[in-house]
Amino acid sequence: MAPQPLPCARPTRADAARNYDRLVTAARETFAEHGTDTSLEEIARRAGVGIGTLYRRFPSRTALLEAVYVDEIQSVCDRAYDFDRELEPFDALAAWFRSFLGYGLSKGSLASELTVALGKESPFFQICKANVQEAGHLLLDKAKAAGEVRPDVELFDIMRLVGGINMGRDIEPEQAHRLLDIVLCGLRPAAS
Amino acid sequence: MAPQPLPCARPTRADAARNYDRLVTAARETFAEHGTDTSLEEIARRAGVGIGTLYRRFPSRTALLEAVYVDEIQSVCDRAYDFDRELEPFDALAAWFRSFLGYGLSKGSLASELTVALGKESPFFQICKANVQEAGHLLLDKAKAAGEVRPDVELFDIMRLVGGINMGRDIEPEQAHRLLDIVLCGLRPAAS
DNA sequence: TGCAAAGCGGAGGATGCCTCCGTATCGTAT
DNA sequence: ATACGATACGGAGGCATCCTCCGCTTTGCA
Repeated sequence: MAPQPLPCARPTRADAARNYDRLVTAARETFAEHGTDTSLEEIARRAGVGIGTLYRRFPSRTALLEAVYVDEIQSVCDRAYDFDRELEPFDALAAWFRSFLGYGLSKGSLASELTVALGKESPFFQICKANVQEAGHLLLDKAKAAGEVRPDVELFDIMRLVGGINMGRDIEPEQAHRLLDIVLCGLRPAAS
Repeated sequence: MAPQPLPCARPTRADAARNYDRLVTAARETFAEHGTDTSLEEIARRAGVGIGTLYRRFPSRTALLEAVYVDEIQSVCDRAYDFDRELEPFDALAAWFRSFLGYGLSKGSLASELTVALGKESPFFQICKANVQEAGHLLLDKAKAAGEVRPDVELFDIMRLVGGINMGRDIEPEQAHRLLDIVLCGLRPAAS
């Protein structure tokens, strides 16, 4: 089942489109290097456009984050379908969350911001949420059906826990994986 | 074993002490109402002192947070000893984390900031960390000794997970407790 | 080629961070 | 009670960032 395409406000006029791309690229690089609280003026400077251009295209910092996230989110979703094909139910679920966590570890605070954003109201994030939800549910439901996950666990419960793992910045990857392990163990049905 | 007293820079001169108290009170209220990223000028205004006074006493936002946290942290630690007396090992541990979580839910983002701060280097937070660690280890070690918690789990693993639960702001208490449940289940030894 | 629509970019107002220093207050020694 | 040194007060102002607004430029269609 193909997820909906994410909406993308990329403008049609040549100069506008060029600047849009430059801004998104600059933002992606700058966010990765210096965290998501970098000055927007810095990003505009790096993209070689005026601050006005940035603000016209992206009315808020969040709007810019959205544009940066879109590819990443898609690739996270795609991996879910790969894992579903290649692994047993619980392992597929575990692998997906591991990759989600790994993505977060390598991208600084992007993933945790994403997790926060998944709770937001914006139309963009509604669609993201739907896509992630669809991919995640595929794995989670199979794992539940196989009796390997407690039936009362919600997908976004797990997403939130995993997102919270590297929320506080600069966690050791080793500790992060130990934390994920705890969460994964917590998903299993009561042993009794 | 009594934890170390937390250092407190409350000044001795009458006017200074009065302003110190006003500032801490105003900061506690404002942080609880509007989150910890409130303008410091707003806090000074609310306390009825000049911005200069605030900065002389608290050279950084963190220093102000420290002063606000000190009581809260102490009371979190104290509760651990109560639970230890009154409950069975695992229940005591669970109750402590539940109260920690509840404290976070009622205090907005204070608790999650605290969790982040526990990783910080400042002398203040080193002592906080030591106190929390002492209280937490008491409960965790007993639970491990009773065979009710996996031996490879670290205290700060759990602290971080619990802290991460309401990191993203505005979580429903019901969901928060479901998440804590998952974490608690994850602590139990493998069923095999 | 001409022209309207769309886009550009930076000046500038608003707000927040933090420093500095002239003035006011406190506590003590006489 | 008084006087004086130490301490504290508080806001003006320098700097950075956010975001808006509007006169000028570019684009793409007819």
